[in-house]
Amino acid sequence: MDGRFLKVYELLRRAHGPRRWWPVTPPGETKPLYTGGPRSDLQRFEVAAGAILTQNTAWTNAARAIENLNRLGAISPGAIGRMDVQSLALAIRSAGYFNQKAKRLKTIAAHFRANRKMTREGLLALDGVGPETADSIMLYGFKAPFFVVDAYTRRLFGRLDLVDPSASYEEIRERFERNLPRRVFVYKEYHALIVEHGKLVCRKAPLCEKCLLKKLCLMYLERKETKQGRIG
DNA sequence: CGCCAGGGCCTCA
DNA sequence: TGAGGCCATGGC
Repeated sequence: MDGRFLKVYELLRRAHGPRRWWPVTPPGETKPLYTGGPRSDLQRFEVAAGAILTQNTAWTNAARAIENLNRLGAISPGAIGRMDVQSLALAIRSAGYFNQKAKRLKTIAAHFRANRKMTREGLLALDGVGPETADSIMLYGFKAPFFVVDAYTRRLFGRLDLVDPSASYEEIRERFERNLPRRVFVYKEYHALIVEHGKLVCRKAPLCEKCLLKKLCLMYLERKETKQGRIG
């Protein structure tokens, strides 16, 4: 096991604290909150719907769509099944790609109605559910130990030189899973920490001076040497 | 204004 | 199998 993966986790925890991702709507309310995860079938479905809605989209835009659905009493497999695609698309407009996502919500709602147990394979077979969406649903909705890999993960761990950013999704996921304790809590927090760090620090234009990982970071060390004129 | 956000699918080579 | 186009709103 490569201990650097756990080391980075601990440093990110120190930098950003517990994330408590994924937010879900408490009973009787309309706004998703950081409650530490879903506690009912309805909230598990909400995680799945949110995973679709946030595809390539800022969470605030997806959250607004979820609030709209909540106000319509529509975050359930049955209610989404009964709604026509047009009004569904209208309700989730803020999430972007609303025509695609309305269909995808219909598809996943039907899957929830038809299946008692969720599996990664079953989700991946659905139109509009790729590996990241499937793993997000399995991990955050159903406490299954799949590590979620996204664009932030590739960028950060590519810069750290712990992952080949051009590798396949499955390769990267397995690399994380081989090098971490197989704990749902760790997977959940770690992915959320990577996202937070990607947004605040390891941006496309990175803020290396703020970064607690810089001593471990190939990119930072290379830049430093370049500045000192020892390269090039 | 331009850029980009916690992807996935399709097409074409 | 991989690069590029497409889907779309909202925040900065």
